[in-house]
Amino acid sequence: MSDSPRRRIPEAALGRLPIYLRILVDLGTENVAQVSSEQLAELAAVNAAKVRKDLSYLGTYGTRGVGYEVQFLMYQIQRELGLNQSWPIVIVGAGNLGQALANFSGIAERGFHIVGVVDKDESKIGTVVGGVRVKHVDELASIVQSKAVNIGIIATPAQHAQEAADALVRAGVGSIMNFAPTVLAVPRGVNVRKVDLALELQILSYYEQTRNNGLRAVPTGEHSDSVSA
Amino acid sequence: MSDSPRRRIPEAALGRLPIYLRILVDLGTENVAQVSSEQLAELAAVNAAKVRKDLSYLGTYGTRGVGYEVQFLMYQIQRELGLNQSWPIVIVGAGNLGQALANFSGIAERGFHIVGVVDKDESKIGTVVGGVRVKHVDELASIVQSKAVNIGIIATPAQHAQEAADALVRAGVGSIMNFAPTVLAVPRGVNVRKVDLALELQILSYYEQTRNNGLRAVPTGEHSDSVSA
DNA sequence: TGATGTGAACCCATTCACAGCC
DNA sequence: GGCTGTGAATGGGTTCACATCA
Repeated sequence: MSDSPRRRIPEAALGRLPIYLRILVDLGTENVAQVSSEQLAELAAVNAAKVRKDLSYLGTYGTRGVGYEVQFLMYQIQRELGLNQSWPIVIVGAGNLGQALANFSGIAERGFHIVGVVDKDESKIGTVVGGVRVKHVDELASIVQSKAVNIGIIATPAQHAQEAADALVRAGVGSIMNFAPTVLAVPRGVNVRKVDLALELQILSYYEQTRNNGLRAVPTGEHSDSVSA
Repeated sequence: MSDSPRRRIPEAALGRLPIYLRILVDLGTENVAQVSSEQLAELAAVNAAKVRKDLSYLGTYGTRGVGYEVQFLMYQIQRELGLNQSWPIVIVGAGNLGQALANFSGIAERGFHIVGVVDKDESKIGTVVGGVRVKHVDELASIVQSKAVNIGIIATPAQHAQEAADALVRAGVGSIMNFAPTVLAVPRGVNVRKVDLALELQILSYYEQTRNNGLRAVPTGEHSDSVSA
C-alpha cells in the first residue's frame, strides 16, 4: 500500500467520489488550496468519517494535521475514475430524451463525448442532434467499432429498450446507461446503470404521502430517522 | 383503510417497489393473473427472498403455495406509494432538460402532471412547454399555492440550482428532484433526490477502466494482484 | 496541536432456511 | 407439494474513537 493502492472500491464509496470531485473542482476554481475532511463533508452533506474512509480507498493522499491538497486530490479521483481519458459514447434513440442528452453540456464537459446517435425511425435519420448526424441502428456495430465505443446510452421507449441493449452488447459495448424504465437482461460482465425518472418521482410520492399522514419521521419522535440524501 | 400495516418501509426496499410495480403492470396487460416471487425476481433481476421480504413490508398479500395476485398486488403497491392520487409538479428551468422533462410521457402516465414551468430568462417566458406556459420564477410561490404542489423539479444550470431549491422550499414544496449536479442545502424535513447524469457516467467510466485492466471482479478466481498503471 | 487513517462496534440490508399455510 | 412469510445468520456500509504522524 505504498504507491499504487488499487484495490476494488466499494460500490457505496464509488458512488460518492464524483460528488467529492465536483466539489473539489469548484474549490479549485475558487483557488482554495487545502480542504479538511470536515469541510468536504459539510459541502457533500455527509459526515467526516465517511469522507475519510472513502478517500482512504484511493490511497493515503491526505496530510495529518492539515487536510487534503485540493488539486492533488482532484487529480487522484479523476485518475481513479478513469476521467483522464476521453470516453466516446453512443446514444440509441433520438427522441425527446436522446436529443436532450446529446445536447447536454454536462456530458461533454467531463471527458465524455457523443460520437454517434442512432434510431430506427427513418424520419429521424439524417437529422443532426448534438453535433452528429443520426444514423440507422443497423450501423451501430460499425460506429462502436470504428470509434472504439465502450459506453452506450439507451434513450428509447420502453418497448424497444431490450433490443437496444441487445444491439449494444452485440456491437461490443461493455457498459450501458439505461434511461428506459425496463429492467434489462444482459450477459454477465456487462455493466448497467439505470436512471428512472418515474421511479424517483414515485419515491418522492411515498415520502410526501407519509409526510402528510404525519408518519414522516420527525426529530421529535422516538423513531428518529432522516430521509434526505 | 384500517387494515393497514403501515410501518415505515426501509429505504432499499422502497427503491425496488416501483420496479415490481412496473413489472406487475406489464403482466397485467398480458392478462397474467398470478405471479410467484420466483418469477417476479427473475423479471426484476433480483433474488426471490428479497422480493418476498420487500413485499412483506406492505402486508401479507400473497397466498402460500400459490403466489401473488397480480392486480391486487399492483393496487397495494400503488396505494402504498401514494400513486392513487394525482401529484401536481412544478419544474424550475425551461432549458433543454426542463423541456424534455415537461414533454416526457413517462411522467404524465403515472399520475404526475406538470402544472407549472418557471424560468428566469425573459426570452423563455411565455413560450409553451409541455402544454403549459412558462412563467417567471417570481410566480413560483403563487403557482405552488394555487395548485397545491408538493413536488418540484430542478432543471436549472448548476450555478442556479441552490437558489431554485431555496425558492421551492420558500414556496412550500416538500420534496425536490434535483437534476443539477449540485449538492443542495435544504432544511431538515425536505426530501431531495438527486439524479446526476455525469455522476452515473463517471461510475461507468470506472467500471470500464477497471474492466480493461482486468481488475473487474469476475466470479472465477481471485486476481487481486498489482497491475501497474 | 490538529486532522488523517483505520480497527472495532454498530446498524442496515441481503440471504438463508424452514415453519406455516394453502 | 409448493410457495409465502419471517426469524436467524451473514455481509456490507457507516460511525465511533483513538493511535498516528506532520
